[in-house]
Amino acid sequence: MKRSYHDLNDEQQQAVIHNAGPALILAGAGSGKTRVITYRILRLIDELKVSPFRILAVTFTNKAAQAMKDRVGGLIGPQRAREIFIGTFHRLCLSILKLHADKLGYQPGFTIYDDSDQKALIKECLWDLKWDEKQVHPYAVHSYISAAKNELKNPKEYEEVVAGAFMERVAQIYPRYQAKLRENNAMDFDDLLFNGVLLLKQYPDILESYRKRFEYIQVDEYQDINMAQYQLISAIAHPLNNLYVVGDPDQSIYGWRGADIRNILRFEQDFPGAKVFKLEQNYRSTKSVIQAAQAVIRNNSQRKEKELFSLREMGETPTYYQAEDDKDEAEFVVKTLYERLGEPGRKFSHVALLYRTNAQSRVLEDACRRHNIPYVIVGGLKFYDRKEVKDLLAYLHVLVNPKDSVSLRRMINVPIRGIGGGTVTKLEESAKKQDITLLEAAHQAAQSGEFPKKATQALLNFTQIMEGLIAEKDLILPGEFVKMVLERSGYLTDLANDDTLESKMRAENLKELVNSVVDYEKYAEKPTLEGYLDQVSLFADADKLDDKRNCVTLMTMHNAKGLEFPIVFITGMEEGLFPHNNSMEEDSEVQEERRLCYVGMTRAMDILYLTGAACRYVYGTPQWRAPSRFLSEIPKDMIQVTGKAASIVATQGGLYEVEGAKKKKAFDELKDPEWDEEGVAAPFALGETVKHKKFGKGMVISMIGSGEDLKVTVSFPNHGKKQLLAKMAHLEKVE
DNA sequence: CGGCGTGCCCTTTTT
DNA sequence: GGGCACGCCG
Repeated sequence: MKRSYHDLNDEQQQAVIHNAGPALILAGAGSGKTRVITYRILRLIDELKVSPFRILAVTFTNKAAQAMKDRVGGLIGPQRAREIFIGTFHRLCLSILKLHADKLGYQPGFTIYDDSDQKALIKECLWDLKWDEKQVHPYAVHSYISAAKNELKNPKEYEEVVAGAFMERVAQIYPRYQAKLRENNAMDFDDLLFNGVLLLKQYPDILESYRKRFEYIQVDEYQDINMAQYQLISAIAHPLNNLYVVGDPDQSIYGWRGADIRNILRFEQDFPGAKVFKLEQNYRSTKSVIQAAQAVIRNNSQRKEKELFSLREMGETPTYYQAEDDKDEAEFVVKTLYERLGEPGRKFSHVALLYRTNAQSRVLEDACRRHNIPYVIVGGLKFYDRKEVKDLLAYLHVLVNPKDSVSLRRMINVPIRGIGGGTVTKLEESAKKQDITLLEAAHQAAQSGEFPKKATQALLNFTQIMEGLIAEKDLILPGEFVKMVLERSGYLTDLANDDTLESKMRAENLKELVNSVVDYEKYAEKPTLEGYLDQVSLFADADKLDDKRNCVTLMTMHNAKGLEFPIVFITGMEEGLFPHNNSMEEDSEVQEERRLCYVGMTRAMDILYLTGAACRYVYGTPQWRAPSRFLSEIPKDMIQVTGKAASIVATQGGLYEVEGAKKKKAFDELKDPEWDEEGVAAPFALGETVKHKKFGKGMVISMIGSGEDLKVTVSFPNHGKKQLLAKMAHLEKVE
């Protein structure tokens, strides 16, 4: 039977009926790209008689993968849908590596190290090298190593591209870090991709088997692909090149993670004969929203020409509100939100509060709590990052992979059982000397009694607990087993003894963790502890989003990609925050920020608010900043401007006034006694002209701090921008 | 060994 | 504002 795809528009149909060979679908925000991929898969199976087993669909998040599974399942039935490999890049690589880990010198039960594990290992390297971690930041080192891996450079190859002092240091750490990962039978996130590609390169027969298996490949969010991911996909796709990629260059926002927008821009060169389809009709948003978003993104030079349009009604013109400070901003958001919820049919779950940095969530969260608004935060401190959860997971990791010394060190004295830092150091030395695992060394020391009596007893106690658990591990279901770990480790008892609200919450979280294991058992084909840990390691916070709960959603704009909400607030529209200070030097970075702004704006279906504060507390000090340049890129008739604060909008060329905004002379009049008891008055207004003895007249651009520490950034016509300590600079006001 | 106070520096975004 | 490393004391 020939299916007619009558619920697709023309351009979507064209894209769906593409048969074989490479295809690039340039899909604008809200143009129905998930739908196109889903129908494409359906068509492959129904009409081209492709076996579901031969289809691969790769996404960036588990959530996107799950959504695709559900939709395909709805069309062809869950049974057949299960045969399709739909998953993230990391999941795909993991499944390859699990089968062939031994070929790269790993054991199948290898642990996947998360951020904090990775940092711990880097610190060990620094310790070995006797380098000060205050001078060589572990975080920075890791991001360099991560970048190297994403470009598929091993330590040797990395040495060849070293440029500068810091990279030289990284080049010394990188091989040590890799050696340690190996000792611990562990891989980090980037290794999953790196080793996946490595394996396929080194073993043509394995590559061949995947080429045979995956005849048709679909890739979602192709604009965010990095070098490793590109190599992986093109290796498997070759030589048939039945590669169907969907993406939007305007939504490429992961450059900092190695994503290379050029991959999508040069797709046609990479895969000659590629068909290109454009989806330009947006179904999601009103005309007003699309217009404003287009007005912003139009300012990017690095684009593939594409003009998004909406056939929906004009709708409400987006609003910009300039608040006095971050608390006022949060109050505005919450009050407005309440007003809008008074409209018929509105629910809390219709609303998203978006921001650039996770730190911004706190003020918004406080405001929600104050006004009894139910909310969920996506990102920030994740469930699996909580101390108690990580502690329990560390037990599980060690039990599955006894070589995992990072986890062992974490849990060996949790709860406190008298195995202190000194003892652990001695154990490490002994383990190193004999080339055995930490756990084995602990066992040995407990038996031999070479340590002080107290320590020996503690070690004996500990190793007995672990042995007992190891004996049970494969005999009972993971859920039962995790409960057993909680009891035998003494973790629950320890929490129960401490009768505080905090420990009660911790106990709750641990119960929740047990629930998640039981949950996993239910749908896993063959539930194992190892399988559970793999799943947790690849879990992203965005995955937990579900719309069943009627809550307002708080998250970063990065996390919001792919989602939609009737009402969207984008907060923190300020120079220095959005675009972020760290991304203002390079034009390409500003362009990525602008794309992020575009992503944020196009999440809105009906109503869009942009808000910013004239004064914001960062690290506990007040900062005065001008409104985001992105606001100034929206033509005046496309945005309604309101606010309490100084009505100044920044442009690349300087500052200009917003029409219609309420003007105020000085910031010290702006204090709202209700919320800003301890608020700090600003001695200058942004845009105000001041005089400096040496530099002459200039305009105030921004201010940081207060009192003695107040620093004022002034733009002087002849001397450029200067940051001056107000105490020293003796700036005079000029009328 | 472990608890607790002090001071520092920081996060921009995440699979 | 807050997490984390370090140092002091019981």
